Amino acid sequence: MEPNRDPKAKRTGGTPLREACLQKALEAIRDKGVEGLSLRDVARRLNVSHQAPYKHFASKDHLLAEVIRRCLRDFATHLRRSGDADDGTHQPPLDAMRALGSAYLGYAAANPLEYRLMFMTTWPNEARGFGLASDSRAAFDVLGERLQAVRPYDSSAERDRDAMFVWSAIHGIASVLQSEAMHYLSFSPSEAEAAVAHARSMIDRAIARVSDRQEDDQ
Amino acid sequence: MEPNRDPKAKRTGGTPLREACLQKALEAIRDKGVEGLSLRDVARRLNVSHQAPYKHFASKDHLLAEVIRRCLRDFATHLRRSGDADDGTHQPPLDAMRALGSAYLGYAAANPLEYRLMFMTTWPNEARGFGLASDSRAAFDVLGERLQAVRPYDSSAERDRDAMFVWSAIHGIASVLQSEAMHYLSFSPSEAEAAVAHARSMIDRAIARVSDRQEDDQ
DNA sequence: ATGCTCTAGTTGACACTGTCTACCAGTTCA
DNA sequence: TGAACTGGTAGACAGTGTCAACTAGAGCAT
Repeated sequence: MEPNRDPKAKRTGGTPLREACLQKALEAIRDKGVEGLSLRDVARRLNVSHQAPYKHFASKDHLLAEVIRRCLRDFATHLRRSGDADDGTHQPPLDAMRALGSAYLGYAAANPLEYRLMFMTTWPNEARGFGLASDSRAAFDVLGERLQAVRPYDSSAERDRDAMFVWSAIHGIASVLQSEAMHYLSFSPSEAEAAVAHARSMIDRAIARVSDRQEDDQ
Repeated sequence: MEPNRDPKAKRTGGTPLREACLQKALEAIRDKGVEGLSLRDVARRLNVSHQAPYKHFASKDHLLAEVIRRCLRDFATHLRRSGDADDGTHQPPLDAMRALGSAYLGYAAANPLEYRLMFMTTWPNEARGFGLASDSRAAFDVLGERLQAVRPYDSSAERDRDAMFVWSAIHGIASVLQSEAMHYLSFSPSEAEAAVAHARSMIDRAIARVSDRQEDDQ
């Protein structure tokens, strides 16, 4: 039972068609939006019968959940990479913290589609208990590590509280930018840029206060 | 052309069936989610032919846009009401500001469905140029007024910058709560509550700094 | 070799969707 | 009276997710 899969396929991370489905699904979403995603369309793009994808995904939502998972992992490694300078050395903690914020907003700006999928889409029910939670946790943990470097926390709960504030504040900015709210609220591009810079400086000051707290402790 | 509509219907805000559609649509979304919304289902709930709603909405997306607009208006008045104390008198500016934050989070907590519709759903294309922008602006303006009371700004641009920070920070919190991220990140309920309180106190301090800035100026 | 079983495809059907067209009963009004 | 418009109906069409049945081929035990 369960004969060995093609090892060549395994090296690239899965069955060829399965991978192709995930890729074309992302393309399809890019073209017609999440709600416009259709399994049959994906199949059509691959010149394959409308039922072929079902051999690799139990349902449309399972496919979507997998797409989101990939995004989360990509996002997490993107965040983690931001800590290192180009030459591979590490930056001072506060700089690394700022870099993380930039990486977050930069990813959201460069990959709006993926960002929306991860954080502004109601995850399909299949996401629950399907491992998506741990993948999003991985991204959050990067933030926790950086904060820990800024100021060694006594308890992880205390650190997570700070992390959650930074996370939600940055997410708020990214989310407002994503939603075109700036446009709806008739901010000009330069005003929008100024508003983002302003908000970031507010967060920076909050983090600086956290860092000061550490020095006070010592 | 355009004969007078039934004045009785006008008093209640529109054609009966039109209003009923909007109400049942919200129910349907509550039952099966936004993506599960179906015009035919709405019609079925009203014991009416599957084409009847088309006499009042050009398309499913037009209906959805109208539902969202109602939510935005309801939300804006909810925010605005939060300024007044029970006896109708006005609170001091900083208290009114805090009350606004509570009202925002309170609405999101009490009406998660509506909140998601307004701020975590990709608005249908019909929303553009359909007036939705001005409705969301109305909600944002409440925040601007409160800030103005805390500290008279020289320029509206400067005030809007502060407003955008508070807005995005509060939205970040609400949005994180909505997305069940707390659960995914395995925060216990009490930890989550503490995290929210922590984040709000960070915002409060930022606003207090704004208020101090005013006193420095004088 | 001969089957057996499992995999990854196929085609066909079903119920359901949004939306187009055509039809019809009233009401308003010239 | 009759034309125009309003708010409703029924039917058809293409497109969807998904179930069921089928098939070509690979791997393996006998």
